[in-house]
Amino acid sequence: MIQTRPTLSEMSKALNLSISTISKSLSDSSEISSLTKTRVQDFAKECNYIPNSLATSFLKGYTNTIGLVIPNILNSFYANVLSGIEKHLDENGFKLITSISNESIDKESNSLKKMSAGYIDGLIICPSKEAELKKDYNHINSLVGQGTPVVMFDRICEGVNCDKVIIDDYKTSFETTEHLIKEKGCKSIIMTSLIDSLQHGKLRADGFKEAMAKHKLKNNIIVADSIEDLKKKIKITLNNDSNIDGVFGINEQAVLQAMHVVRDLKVQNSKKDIVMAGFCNQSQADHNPSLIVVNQNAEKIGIEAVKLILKRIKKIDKKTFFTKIVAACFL
Amino acid sequence: MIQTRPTLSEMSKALNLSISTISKSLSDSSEISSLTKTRVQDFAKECNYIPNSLATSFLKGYTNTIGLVIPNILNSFYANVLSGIEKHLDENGFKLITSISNESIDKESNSLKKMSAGYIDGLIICPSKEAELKKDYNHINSLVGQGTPVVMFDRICEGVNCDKVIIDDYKTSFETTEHLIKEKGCKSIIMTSLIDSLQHGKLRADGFKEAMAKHKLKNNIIVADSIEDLKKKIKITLNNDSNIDGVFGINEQAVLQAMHVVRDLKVQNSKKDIVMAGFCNQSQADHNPSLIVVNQNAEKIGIEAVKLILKRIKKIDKKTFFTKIVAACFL
DNA sequence: CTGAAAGCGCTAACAT
DNA sequence: ATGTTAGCGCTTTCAG
Repeated sequence: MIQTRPTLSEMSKALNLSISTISKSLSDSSEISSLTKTRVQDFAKECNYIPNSLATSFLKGYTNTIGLVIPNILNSFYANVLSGIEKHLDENGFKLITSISNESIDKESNSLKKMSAGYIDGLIICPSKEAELKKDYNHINSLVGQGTPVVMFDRICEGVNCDKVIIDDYKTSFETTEHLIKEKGCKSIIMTSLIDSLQHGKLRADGFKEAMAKHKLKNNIIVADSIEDLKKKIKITLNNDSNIDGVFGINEQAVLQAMHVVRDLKVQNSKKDIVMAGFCNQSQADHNPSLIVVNQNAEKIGIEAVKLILKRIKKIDKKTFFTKIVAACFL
Repeated sequence: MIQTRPTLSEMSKALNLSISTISKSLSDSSEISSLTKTRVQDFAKECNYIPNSLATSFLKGYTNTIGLVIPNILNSFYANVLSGIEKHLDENGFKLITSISNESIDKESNSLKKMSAGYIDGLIICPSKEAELKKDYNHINSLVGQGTPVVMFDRICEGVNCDKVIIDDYKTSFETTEHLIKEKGCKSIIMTSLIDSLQHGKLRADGFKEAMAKHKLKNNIIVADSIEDLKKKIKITLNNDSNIDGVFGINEQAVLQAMHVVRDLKVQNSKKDIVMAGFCNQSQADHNPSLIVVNQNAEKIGIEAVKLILKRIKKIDKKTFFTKIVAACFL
């Protein structure tokens, strides 16, 4: 009887067979007689043999593991992306190593270092704000340079040669704004944003501006760096201008804060309805059924990222990179 | 010049030194002359040498990786736990492999299989509902049997020999109920629950009942299996009994649904205020500032789980297991 | 101070 | 049908 985790070598001694016979038997090779095979398989089961996958990975040079780096898991968008990624990876027999950068380039960079060097077959990453602002992608490029397949999503950038998955921020924002104007009859819409410094924040703002311009409406954009500041600004704006009939928040907190302000106003002086729309998670709509949710298809983004990386892992040769644009939709 | 990822062997040839000299130089061994060391280190940097950590892990028998299995990442409680775990693991140089069971015992069991067998040094798990209901913990016990350190949190069970982290459900529930009675002056409180079949659901209900009994108040408990069903029941109860002055939800959705019903009532017939309290995430309070949030200290739970598992990894010898009880608090 | 060699557990090409 | 052997990249005795 064998203690702890048995190895092929131990079992070979116990059964008086060579290691390779054991190995082949366990993989059900046709080279081995069925008599021996069952003998070995039974014995392996008996002593709870579990192959050391680390040894196999080392030998074969891949781990069936994908690394994921996201800025924040408490944001439901990233939680949904993670959920999609995990599920799709699992279905393909892959494991997932996760790191949360908390928007710090140092944490991000360290994670990449720990993950690379053999542990992961590929990386899916949404770069931290800090990296995006400083346009510092050396840590990512270093992985790319080593030949590790990389897929970037959500916040993407030029200057990294890899596959990418994004939503069409400009178009989605444009269409949502038009929806407010044409379907909901809004004439005076304010847009709120906490992400004006980020690339996709700019695209969403552009979409809003263009839609307003197309319909000859004056746009009114409220941006801020902190939640409190934004809330204060929204309050002032709404109090000063009673014509406002629509609010379009282009990130989750910008939607939520606007919603709170509007609700407070409504309670205080039973103001007429203001139409609300914004980029946020479906679950937020539970709190305010009239909210028009711009669904970013987070899970789909995750799944597309997995598809791209698995394709890339299978054939590393291709040297042209692909950007998948996932359509957003409002519900 | 060396292509792709250089190995010790390749560098040894290039520098005309033995592999072991290279290895020792890179680990700054005192056996090697400082001249040789700098020569080797410089060359390694030049050709972007990155040690193959898979090889080291294989050799040493550990990976500095912890596995995490949670039922759902879209629930903010688990997202917070994950956040705490990831952060604390990272600070200790560990990586994190994450799997989402989606409450399925099969998914959970498969994940454990993939993770074990060398890839992880330890496992942190919150078992799926299915496992808890069927009291089927064979898959977890099989890991324990292999000698892998395991820490269970939130939903725990007898019958698995491992360290555990829980919050004191009974006490927290009791104290919150007393708070509603003594501080908020509630006399007729309803408790709402979607987790009546789970162990911690029962404990929370018990705490509620006991507190009500202690103050000679009649308890009124609403349980359901689906969100819709629960909402319907709450609505009926509140409509039929205008004396109700408090609601205590013992899980996140039970709090939220009650909140929606109460809000709707308030809008319709400006009913007097009902005090709301419940187990849910702080962020929910943003939607209703008067909500008394029972904070489960999710991040703390994660950190404690990491502390326990790291301790266990360092000395596997101890055979007595520890249950850490994290105090919850209401804000 | 430097080098040779064994070995972690496994697979696969190559004997027998 | 079974066995022998080399080797994945690295660390670590043990010898020189």
